Amino acid sequence: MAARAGVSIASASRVLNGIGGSAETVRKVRAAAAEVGYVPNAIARSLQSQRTGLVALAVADIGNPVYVAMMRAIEAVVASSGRQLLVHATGGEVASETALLRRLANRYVDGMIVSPIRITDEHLDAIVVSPVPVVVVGQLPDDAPVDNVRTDSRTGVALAVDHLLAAGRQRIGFVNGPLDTVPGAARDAGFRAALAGHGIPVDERLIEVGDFQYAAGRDAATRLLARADPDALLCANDLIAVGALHALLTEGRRVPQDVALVGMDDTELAQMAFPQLSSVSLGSATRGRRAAELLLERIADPDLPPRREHVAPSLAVRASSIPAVPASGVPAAPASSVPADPAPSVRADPAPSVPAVPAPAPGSRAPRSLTEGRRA
Amino acid sequence: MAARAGVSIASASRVLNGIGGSAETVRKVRAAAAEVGYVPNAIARSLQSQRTGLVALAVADIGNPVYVAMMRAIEAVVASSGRQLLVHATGGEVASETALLRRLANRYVDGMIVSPIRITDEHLDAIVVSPVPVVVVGQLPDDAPVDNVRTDSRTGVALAVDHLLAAGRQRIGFVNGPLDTVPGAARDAGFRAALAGHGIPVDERLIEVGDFQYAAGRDAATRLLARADPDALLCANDLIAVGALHALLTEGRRVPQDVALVGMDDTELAQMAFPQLSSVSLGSATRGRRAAELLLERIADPDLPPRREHVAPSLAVRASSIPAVPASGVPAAPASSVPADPAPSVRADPAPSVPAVPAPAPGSRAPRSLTEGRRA
DNA sequence: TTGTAGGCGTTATCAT
DNA sequence: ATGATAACGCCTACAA
Repeated sequence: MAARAGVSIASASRVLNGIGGSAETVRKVRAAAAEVGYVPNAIARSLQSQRTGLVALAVADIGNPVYVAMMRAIEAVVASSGRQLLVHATGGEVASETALLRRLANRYVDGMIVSPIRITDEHLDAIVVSPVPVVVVGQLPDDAPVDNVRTDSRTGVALAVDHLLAAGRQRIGFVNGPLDTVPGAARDAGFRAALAGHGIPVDERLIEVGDFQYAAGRDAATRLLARADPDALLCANDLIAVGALHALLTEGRRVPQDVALVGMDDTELAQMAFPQLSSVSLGSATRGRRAAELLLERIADPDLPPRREHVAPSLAVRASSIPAVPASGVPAAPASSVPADPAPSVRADPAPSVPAVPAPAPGSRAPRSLTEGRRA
Repeated sequence: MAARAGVSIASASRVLNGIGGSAETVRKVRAAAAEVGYVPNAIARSLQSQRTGLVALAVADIGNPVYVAMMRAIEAVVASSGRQLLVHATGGEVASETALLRRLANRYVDGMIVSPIRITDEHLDAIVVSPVPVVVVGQLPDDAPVDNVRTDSRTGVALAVDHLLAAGRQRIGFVNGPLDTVPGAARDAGFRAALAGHGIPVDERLIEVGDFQYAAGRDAATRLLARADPDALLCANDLIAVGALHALLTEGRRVPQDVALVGMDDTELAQMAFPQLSSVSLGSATRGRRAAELLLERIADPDLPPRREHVAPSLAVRASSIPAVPASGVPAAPASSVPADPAPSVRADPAPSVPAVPAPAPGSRAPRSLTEGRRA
């Protein structure tokens, strides 16, 4: 196509990249390009520039709305830098995650954000060794020299426990995820610590463990209800909470009158449920956004020192844990109508400002992905 | 590193790809590779092979569980061929989608699956012109020479209407998505046709339109309830249906006793709701799987004629539309306990068999993404 | 301003 | 079986 324009290949390249060129050359190149339908080859460009314009995200379960929220936030940042997001779901398996991390050496992406629910030395080794930047969302050993955005789910659990106790609940059940996961362990510790802080002994019959899925939550809650008699249920995430809600309603318990219910992650699911679920926000969108920003900064400058950021949890109180009005009639209406969403957790994420990809693709505006204009 | 091994660069390449080589050479190369920590560069390989090993998927809303299901199915197939999936969310915007399709000329992926809710001539032009294979999930003009997997949501709507009428419902409300979308238009037409088929006149007050989201469904249902008096509600997807459920319960209507509820897409959400929602399965997982298979076949052989596949809808009947037992007491228990999930829509998707990527990456097993071992 | 030439890291072809 | 060499498509000194 350079030939077609009657100019050198170099001139053509320059024109296409908007670098110099006489008016005449520019015209000829443009014409020839249009004529031939020339489009630059992304691969060749990557080989030359040593960048792919891709950023990867590895999460355990793409169906969990908490990761959807995180993904959206990440994608917004990534897209605003002219890059694209590649999503992996690992099923929470260590082998799958470490394989992914090692594959980074192939340089098929410019960076990776990973949110493991189990963290092993293999993870850390792979990350430290990796030639491409990695940011971890989640708890990490204190001395790990790795960019990291975390929250404190122990405190989050405490918020929920305090709230339930303040509302007069006495027997708080706890439906957790696997204890051999980082969040599972943290939430277990948080739950016990929170009770201890109020001088309340832990009743093991009020604690149940499954995985972080809906079905497990439903089943675990069913077991718990069968053997204990909680007046509140705290669940380690919203999927579990929705499962627990199903179990409660199936058993004929009223929520929140008989049993108050609180989830964690404060996802869309919490607001979709009926009654709407109180939920501990762990700032997943914020963590995602910050992680993406950290990653882009590191891509721009690999020599930055390792950074560690914290996002504070907060509690969104909704109908599922608000004491019912003592209305005696009308047994049909399941829940008191409270002004939903007191919104301690509603934040407007400001438009992020991050280092853009050095050579933004010329020509038409890059299509966003994952989030842009989400509402049809 | 070839130098380090004391062999030519070509020999090294051969050994690394497992092609021939004397025992001695192999040993030397392996040793040197380990020593230097050599990892093949994915970009350079792509430049040479003219393949990236990436397949893209473009959907409107990554938070809609129907796309999550589709994505999982696609990802399983894609991963089994040694490729990776790149997910884009377009927000259902035509501009965003066509931009994506045009970008295919950059060859940053080996193929794309797109599931547009609005299809324009621009889409078709871009697809036909595209140098990389594209498969469309969704309705398409009959003469479009494009690989295509579709379902018949008109028939799907009819299944639901027949079911509700058979259950003795008289006034079926319909909460639809935008009429200027392909699925919105099809479902509207299907609803009217189904009623007509039973000789029932259409009452426009029983039809409400929003978008395909939860909030819109809730609001639209609220409006509909305020002005009409349905004994059943059919919703254009499960997100809308869950929104409608929220509206119904908020208004104090019992489901299904006062109002039966049926969604569409038969997503996880339908089973998470309480009561569980009947839902029209449009075979999203199957469509996804077939689309991925078609795409891989076409990547393997670009000269295939355009293919068109159909996936039949079916109805999953659950508690939300099953006539309540005439129990007169106990007004608290919201729903009859029916053996949930008669599962006309439960299918075991057999492990797909598809053309694998010609040169599978040597070395460690490729990590799957998006779906593998989803349950932690 | 323009053209020539080298290289990004691989694989493939062709002699040897 | 091995080694030199030419692509793959692009960018970028460097020279003209």
